[in-house]
Amino acid sequence: MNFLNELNSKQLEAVENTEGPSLVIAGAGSGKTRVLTYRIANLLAKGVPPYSILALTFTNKAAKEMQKRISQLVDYNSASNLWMGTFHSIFSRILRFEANKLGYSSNFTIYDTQDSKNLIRSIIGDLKLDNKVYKPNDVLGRISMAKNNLIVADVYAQSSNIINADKKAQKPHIAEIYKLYQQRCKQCDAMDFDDLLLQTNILFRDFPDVLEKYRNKFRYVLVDEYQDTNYSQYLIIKKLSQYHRNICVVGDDAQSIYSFRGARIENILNFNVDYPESKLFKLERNYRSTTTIVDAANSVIHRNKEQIPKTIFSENERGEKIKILRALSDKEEGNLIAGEIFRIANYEQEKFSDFAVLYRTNAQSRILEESLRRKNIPYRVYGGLSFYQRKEIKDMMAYLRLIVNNNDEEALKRIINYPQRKIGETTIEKIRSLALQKQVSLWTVISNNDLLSAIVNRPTAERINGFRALIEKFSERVEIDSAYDIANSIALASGIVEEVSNDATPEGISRKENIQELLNAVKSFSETAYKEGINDKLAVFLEEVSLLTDQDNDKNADTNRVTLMTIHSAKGLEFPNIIVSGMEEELFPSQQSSTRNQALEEERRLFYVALTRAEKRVILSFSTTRYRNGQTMSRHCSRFIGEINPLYLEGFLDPLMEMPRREPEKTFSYKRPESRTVATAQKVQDIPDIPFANLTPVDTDAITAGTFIYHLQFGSGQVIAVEGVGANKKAKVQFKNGGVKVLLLKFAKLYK
DNA sequence: CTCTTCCAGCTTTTT
DNA sequence: GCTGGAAGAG
Repeated sequence: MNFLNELNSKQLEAVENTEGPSLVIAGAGSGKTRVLTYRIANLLAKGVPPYSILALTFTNKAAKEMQKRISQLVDYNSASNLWMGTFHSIFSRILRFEANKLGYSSNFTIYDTQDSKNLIRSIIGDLKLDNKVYKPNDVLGRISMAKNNLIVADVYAQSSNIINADKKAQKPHIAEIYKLYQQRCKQCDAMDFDDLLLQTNILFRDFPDVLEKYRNKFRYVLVDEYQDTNYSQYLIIKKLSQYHRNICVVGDDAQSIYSFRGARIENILNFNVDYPESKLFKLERNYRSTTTIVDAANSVIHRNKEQIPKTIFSENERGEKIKILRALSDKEEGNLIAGEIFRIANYEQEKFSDFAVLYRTNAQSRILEESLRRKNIPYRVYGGLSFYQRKEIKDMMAYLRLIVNNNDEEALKRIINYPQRKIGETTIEKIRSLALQKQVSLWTVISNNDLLSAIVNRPTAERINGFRALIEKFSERVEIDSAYDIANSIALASGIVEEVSNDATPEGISRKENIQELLNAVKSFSETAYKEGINDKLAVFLEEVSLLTDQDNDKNADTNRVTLMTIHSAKGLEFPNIIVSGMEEELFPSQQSSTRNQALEEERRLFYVALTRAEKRVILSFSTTRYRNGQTMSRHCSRFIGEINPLYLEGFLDPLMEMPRREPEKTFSYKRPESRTVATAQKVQDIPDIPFANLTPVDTDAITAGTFIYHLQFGSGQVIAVEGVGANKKAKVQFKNGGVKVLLLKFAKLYK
């Protein structure tokens, strides 16, 4: 295994310990992907068959990258037979295989967020609820949260906590909406993104033999970005590895920035509770950034209380200090940034592609784009409206979806009258209400002439029949013809191509090009599939595309352009020069998070992610005024700038920056965690940090005054008093973060 | 049934 | 400042 030479000792350990549970804490830039790829290559080299290795990532991009790197280390065949992909793609593959057990067909549709919202909107209408009170977005959020925590509709309705919370929010009917939503999804033979994980859990719960099969199949399980897993994902992994216990998770708690999507940082903090025999590997050497950047980032992240103790260090050169740009308006901020990029690019001979401008919200990109354009600096913007979210693409996709799955209600509603067939709102409502009453799908209604003639007049029925016949004709061919044949013919037969061709405006031309591009994508899919001897049918194409995001097929990726993106989407990437714009209070940290400590810590981790994307140079910018939601507002510099040890900032801080006031002990003091002293009494600062790796659940009987404990939410603390007995036993705890809490031991999960 | 205008919303978002 | 749904007019 000569490739093992290319690893440092810590990485090597993590790569070689292939048996049993391993937790790899990989700091920013510490070679996380390297460890994962070499570990897999090592398994393959030891003779583990590729199909028994399951490697889960969060993005297609990460999966592709790993696949590429592994195939450079081992033979192509081994690399391509690995089960490697995103949670969603791997488990939708398994679900398609087992779909009939759960009452779905193997051609089930995957609803995107828009589909889900539309369906929820129509259910809110059916229930005669006010959609100003029940905002589809919020309702979907509640349902999604429930699903990610494996709370199905019935359980939701029975959980008094949840129901009370909904009542308190003046939305007592969410449980009902959830139930109907789930029924309707099933009737449409559709799963939303969260279902892909929830239904996998249900599959494994209700069909032990199926679980057994996959347990035996996947002898080695690897998970990337483990700090971003939600409960649903956590449980799938746990079930799969319960017996062989060859599970390796890799992550960094300091980069957990997706809690708003249900990610649970506890999953990584608790790994050794589920796997007490697990080995811990900490990768603390950063290879990416200068020492200045790493130390500056440390000085920020060490302010967080919730974290696994570690100190990332760099042995690279010291590098430049962090520069701060102060502007008087958002426009000027853009100009200053463009000017800096221009200056550095010329003066230091850097390429434009060596720069990324990051921001907290997508809305900030516009002004930056204008400034870059004015200076003729080429750029590309990540995020925003993706290719597959464009109207014309969604229309075409709706045709393809309906052809594969006639019961797909959202697809049908979208295109039954596009291009116009004189089948309007009223008619669709009639069909919908009959379908609802008969508990069948819309398609069932429109393909039954008796039902149809009862609700609409003769000419309307004719028009609907025309549409039905069109779709049917193609549905009959899905198992025979290739995806491309069908897509190409329906584009013409549906009238979509004609429709967009009639529009000579630039937008119309662009729409036509987009449709052409989609057809090209189908073509290339069909051709590749044909060449590799795998299924080239439309259903497979849809499966692939529904789990794709824009970043996955970025055509400008290797051109010389400045990158503009949110900090969230920058995670996992690196650039020589990073510019973080909009370093202002109420923007970053965002307004909503500035009061809640947990949310603030997440924002701080986000800032940490931003800083650690940089290899050589970091520039932070802010403006004292900003145009926002229609008006110019006065702004303050972000507290995060003040949290960087000024040692690493260029020049002296301008007093005009008006730093927000902070409590004196927090100001600019940065100590490595090891240097914190452990001593005698119950002074807050004397409570030791309990290394998370050694945590074990504490026996409630063993708790007495003076016991040092660890609480997942509040951190380290010391019991100062105990009261009550048995189930009522309570402990008064002084936490290191300064708070005192009385905890009912029956419920509080304490560790020591 | 269709077209236009009006109005509310608005953090991040790997799938 | 932009988008997408709702509502009103023809």
